[in-house]
Amino acid sequence: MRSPVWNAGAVTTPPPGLRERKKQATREALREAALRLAVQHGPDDVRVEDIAEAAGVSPRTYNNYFASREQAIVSAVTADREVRVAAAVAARPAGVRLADAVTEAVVEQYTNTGEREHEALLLITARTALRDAFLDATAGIEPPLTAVIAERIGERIGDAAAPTARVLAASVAAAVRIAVDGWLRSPETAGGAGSPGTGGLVVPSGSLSDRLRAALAPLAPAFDAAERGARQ
Amino acid sequence: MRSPVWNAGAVTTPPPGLRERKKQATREALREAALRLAVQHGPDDVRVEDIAEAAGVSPRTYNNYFASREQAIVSAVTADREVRVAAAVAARPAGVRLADAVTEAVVEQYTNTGEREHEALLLITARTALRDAFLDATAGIEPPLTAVIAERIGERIGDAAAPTARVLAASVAAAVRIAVDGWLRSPETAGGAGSPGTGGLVVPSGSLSDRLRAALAPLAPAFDAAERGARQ
DNA sequence: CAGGAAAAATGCGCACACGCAAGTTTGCGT
DNA sequence: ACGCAAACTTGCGTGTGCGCATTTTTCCTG
Repeated sequence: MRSPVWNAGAVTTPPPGLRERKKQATREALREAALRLAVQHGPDDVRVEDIAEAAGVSPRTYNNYFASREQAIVSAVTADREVRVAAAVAARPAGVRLADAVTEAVVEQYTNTGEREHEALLLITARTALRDAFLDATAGIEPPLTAVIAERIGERIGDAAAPTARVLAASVAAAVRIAVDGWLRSPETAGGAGSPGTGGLVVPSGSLSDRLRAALAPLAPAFDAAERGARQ
Repeated sequence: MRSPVWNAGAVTTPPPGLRERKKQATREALREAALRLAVQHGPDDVRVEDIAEAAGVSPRTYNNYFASREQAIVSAVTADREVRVAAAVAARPAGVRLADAVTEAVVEQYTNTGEREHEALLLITARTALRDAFLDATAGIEPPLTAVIAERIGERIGDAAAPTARVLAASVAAAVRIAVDGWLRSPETAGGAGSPGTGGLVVPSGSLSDRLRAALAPLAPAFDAAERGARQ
């Protein structure tokens, strides 16, 4: 029912397909239900049975979409951040440094968070299991990033003998993970006040961009070299 | 209150305390039991109850050491590969390029495998769950690698504002993961013969070093820059 | 439009991971 | 040597992840 943004950067989907649409609707219903119930009753007081019931599917079907309960909750926040980062990189003009394009795209996508994200992040920070799942989700940006980087440096993606794009993408994912990890552990992020309705910006996101830039900076020379090698 | 720092990068425990020794013995007993039973009866036909019984502990205690069944089996192979890589890096003379030191250390530790490792790898390649657990285990080299890299480039490890060492270590781990992943998927590695007792060298390890070097090569410029920055 | 193949949803069952609250062992201080 | 405190082990109970077989839904083709 919403925007077809899940198409960005890929070569798939000539027709949308009715079946896939319903599948995606179910997935989003599970996502939203998981997050809503987690915020409402607390992360530990929500069972998969509740989430499945709220989404109108059987508990068994729920596990066909998400491998863990934490994954579903976190998925509501990370959602299509993965493809957005890759799309943001592809949107940059071809003239700029690849390292800069990637850095700016990552910072842009990780700092432009909606109001609902902050509420969810407050929840995620509390429980360790959710925090780990959230950090693991950063690895999801690797495949689309690999594709866009490979195109930039002129590398065939399937070639196992030329893993430069994959390595760079994985390194970016690792750097982002480190930055976010440090940010979540920082004292500024440790806020109490779980009461909903207060609104307001509880989580300061100011230092996140700094952490992201600091974590991505060491990789810049590797990007420069890869880009230089592509030009030759 | 004893020494909080767990001998990062140094050798192992001359007088470590009697308790820790027993703990490590239990861990190794679980490791060996898990691997032995997995090879003997097949990976799917071994329950945690069997492993715990073979190691002489309760099933609940088993879960105090390993979070999953696959982790225990894989742990028998990965064991202390983590500290060995870091130690191998530290063993290189200070004159050589850091990138070369890391690359050679990784290749050295991942290709020098005993006879028992091959038998285990044959088992791991078969089942997807074990393969994933094995790949996830490569992330374990990150902490010790971070320590040794931080020392080389003169960075304080706890400083969140200077995450260069952590990022580089994580990138190396990611590169290794990619290399091993590609190696395990390669047709040479895909050996049939599920029947135990046949033995013999089915898995050729020749191309693994090539894959490792190819995956680590793109990161070399990042290491050079970090090392150059440390000199100034 | 009918029929069949492919894919997804569902029900069932089993083993597993882990929190909790005991009981047991180890180490340390006086 | 004695006893206390911390660390480790263990039993129990619950929710969960997932393989397998069956039923229902979607899609394609003659």
